[in-house]
Amino acid sequence: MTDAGTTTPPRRSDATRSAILTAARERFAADGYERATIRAIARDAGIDPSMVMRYYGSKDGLFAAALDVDLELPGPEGLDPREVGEVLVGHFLDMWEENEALTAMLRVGATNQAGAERLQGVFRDQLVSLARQVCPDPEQAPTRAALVASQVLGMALTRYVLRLPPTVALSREEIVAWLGPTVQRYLTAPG
Amino acid sequence: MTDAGTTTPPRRSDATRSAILTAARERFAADGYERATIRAIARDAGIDPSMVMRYYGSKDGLFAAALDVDLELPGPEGLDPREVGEVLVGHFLDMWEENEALTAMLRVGATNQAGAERLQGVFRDQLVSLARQVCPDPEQAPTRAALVASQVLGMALTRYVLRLPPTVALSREEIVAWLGPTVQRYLTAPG
DNA sequence: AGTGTTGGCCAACAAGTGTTGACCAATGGC
DNA sequence: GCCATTGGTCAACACTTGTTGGCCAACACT
Repeated sequence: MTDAGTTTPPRRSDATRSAILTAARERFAADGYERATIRAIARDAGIDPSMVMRYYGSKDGLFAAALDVDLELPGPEGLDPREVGEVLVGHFLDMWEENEALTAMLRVGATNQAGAERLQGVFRDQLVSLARQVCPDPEQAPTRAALVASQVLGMALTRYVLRLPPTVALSREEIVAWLGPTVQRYLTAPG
Repeated sequence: MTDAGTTTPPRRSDATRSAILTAARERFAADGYERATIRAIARDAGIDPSMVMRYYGSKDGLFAAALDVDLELPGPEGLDPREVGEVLVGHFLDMWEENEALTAMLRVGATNQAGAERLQGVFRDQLVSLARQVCPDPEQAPTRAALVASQVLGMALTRYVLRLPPTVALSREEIVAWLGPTVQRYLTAPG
């Protein structure tokens, strides 16, 4: 999060820059790529649209900068293979609730090629390596990770994007209880 | 499909009308709502953009007309509650492969309110009534139908929209074998 | 103090959008 | 053969979009 070392000198405009990123995440999450206009983002951030261009080059550049997501998946330590399903589902729910960049990526990924690839990248890199640690045959890790993604993204889609009332009404615990065993099976059941 | 009865007199322009609908479904499925322009749809259909307006009133009207989907879920007869999961997953895969309107609805639903509501309607009306027939407590039918939707839509999302390579590589049989038991459990497991 | 750099706003551009209305050509009933 | 209806094109309107360049004020350094 904070600057660690000599990577970037602090600029006077950092406040504006991060205001733009925050507004961009909100707009992308709420409206998707096409309908999240630079003008609207700039208005939310309280500055002129041309500033967005100066700082991020283009709308694509802004998108790339705004949606840098780390799933923060648990490492090998503290990962009990027998309850990885429930832990994972709970973790994803937390991520989604607190980080609107994930909803933004999902919404944008549905219509925008760059968004789809970014979503692919996040789940491929971070989920597959976890799957490799817990599934019986490491060869199957990509397939099993994809199955997990289908269920987790499906829940995110119906709950945070489509807002199907019954999925919105479910509590965190209920979702974990329902999806946990599914994810558990996708990851650890003999292939 | 075909005209049954005296509902609508056949018009000379029926060929054009259905050409427009076909092109619209393709474009909506491929590009989503905003990027599927009326001009592009008209070009695909080989006519002038203004015809689209004349026949369907507006872009919203075209969208509504193009995406009228019947899931064709099996009725109470021929529905063995013990294998409803696998049957349902197979059925959804067939629907998705042959009907691009479903992919269109999914893509549009991610960014467009009307699309989201339409998707909600389709799954609510058609899936819930099926759930009511097989789940132990009819009171829970909406919740169970929503869980099924989360898994089925999640697979459709990763396979037909995001095109995650491992999900694309799976065969119909593999998907049925993996998702079938999940859907079965969401529908019939004691609550 | 003076000067270069940075942060910011304003006005405009070119392109593309949904939508409209005027106009033409073919059809079909009388 | 005449004429109303239908199927279709063309050109334009009003608007929004991403993007650009010119200009001004505040700062930082010497």
